[in-house]
Order: sequence, then structure tokens, then C-alpha cells
Amino acid sequence: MKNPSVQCQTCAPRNRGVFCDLSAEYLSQINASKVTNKYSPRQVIFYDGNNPYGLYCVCSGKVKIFKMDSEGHQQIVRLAGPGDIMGYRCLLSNEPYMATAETIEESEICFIDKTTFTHILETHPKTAFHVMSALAHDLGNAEGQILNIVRKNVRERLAALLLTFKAKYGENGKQGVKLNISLTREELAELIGTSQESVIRLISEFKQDGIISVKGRQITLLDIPKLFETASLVD
DNA sequence: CCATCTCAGCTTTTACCCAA
DNA sequence: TTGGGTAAAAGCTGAGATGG
Repeated sequence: MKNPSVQCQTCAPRNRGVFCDLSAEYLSQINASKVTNKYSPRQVIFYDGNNPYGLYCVCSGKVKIFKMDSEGHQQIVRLAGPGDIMGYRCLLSNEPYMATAETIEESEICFIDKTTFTHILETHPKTAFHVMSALAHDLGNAEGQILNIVRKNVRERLAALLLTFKAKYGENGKQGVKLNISLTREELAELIGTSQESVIRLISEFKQDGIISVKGRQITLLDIPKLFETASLVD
């Protein structure tokens, strides 16, 4: 469904995104050519193997980007939230999408066609630089994810994941840091390359150890230092 | 031997439909 | 609209297998 209410000039995550340096006039030009869609949870935005025709920009909500293996197991490559762009790497390298993107909650996502995006990069070096930064950031995260899987055990990986969630989705409350993200145990498992059973067991253990409290999918971090210790990281 | 995975079976929660 | 019934999904646990 088309949602004309979202305007690039006034988009809430604008200052966090790669288009933060564009002038209001130029943004209104993009605004005129972009398409905004509202997605329900679990709706696919693009599929692995499809050709990219433009860039997706998350306005609100959350999206998981994952690869599926031959046995149907998913591995989540990254999560995208407000201000994040998706599908830009394949657009730049002229390759089909390497992963599938699916919403994990209700989301508003803008689509900017390839021509417009290319024109922005050619005429706005600062924006091109922000895109490069995003690319470098994603690459760094991917390297970190590989290292985590190779070097850490499952317990450490889950603790490290909760700490990255703290930085990204943490909300300080009375009893601890509430994580403002709702993932199934299976999705948590897909993020750290393990089975959902292992995640369930570890969550129960963390709960028993007083590190976290859990209410359904809602996780609250109670003991951050202990979580750092469990993740084998130094605060 | 230990950490982890896989499988099976169970309980709980959620979603959906339908009648009142 | 709400309450009950039902099915599906999610969550949990134990046992055994596997691989380093």
C-alpha cells in the first residue's frame, strides 16, 4: 500500500541516515520520485537472487536480512532499523541480491530507484561518503560476526548479541535495560548460528543467573557487568 | 569428556473462526 | 464484542548422537 504521509524532508530517522547532508530542496526531489510502502510483520521486501532496481530505506520498523541454506536453515546476516538502507551493496556492485529481506515488525520502507540513487551519488560527494561509511560499517560487522562464530562458544555469542542489542535497542528502565526488539528464540539462534533449543536453554540459564529477566519475547538486561563477563568482553 | 546439535514429545501461547 | 473451541506456532525439556 502506498503511504503518502512519509516525507523525506521530515522523516524521523533522517539525521541518522545516509541522506542527512542533502538539502531540503534536493530531498523534496527525491521525495517526489520515491515510493513508500507499509509492510506487515513477516512480509518479504526482496528475495535472494532477484535483481535490484533501487535502494530501500527503512523509515520505521525492523527488518531482518538473511540467507537460506539448502536445508531451509536461515542465517540472519544483519538487522536493519530506522535510517538504515538496504540493498545498496548489490546495487553498487551490479549483482543480484545475496540475501532475502523480511520485516520482523510493522514497517514503513521507502524505495528509491537506481537512477535517482546513482544521480545522488554522482552529484553529492558527502552522501557518497556516507554510503561508503555504511558499507565499511556493515563490512566491519560482518567480520565481527565471523570472528564471533569462529572464536566464541554459543553462550558467549548469545551474551555478545544481547550486548549489541543493548547498544541498538536498549531502553533504560527501573529494573534494567529493556531491549526494544521482539525476536523469536529461533531468530535469536539464526543471528548467532546455533539451534533454537540451545538459545532456549541459555536464556533459562541467564535468567537463573540473574543476568536477564524474560517475559515472552521481551528481554530485560539486569546485570550488565556479568553479561560482559559472560560474553568474554571487557566493559 | 565437554559443548553442542538433533530429535521427539510435551506444554503454553497465540491466532483465528464462529456462534451467541 | 466477547467468549469458547480449535489449530498452529512458539517455547521448553530430556535423551541420545556427534565431533573436537
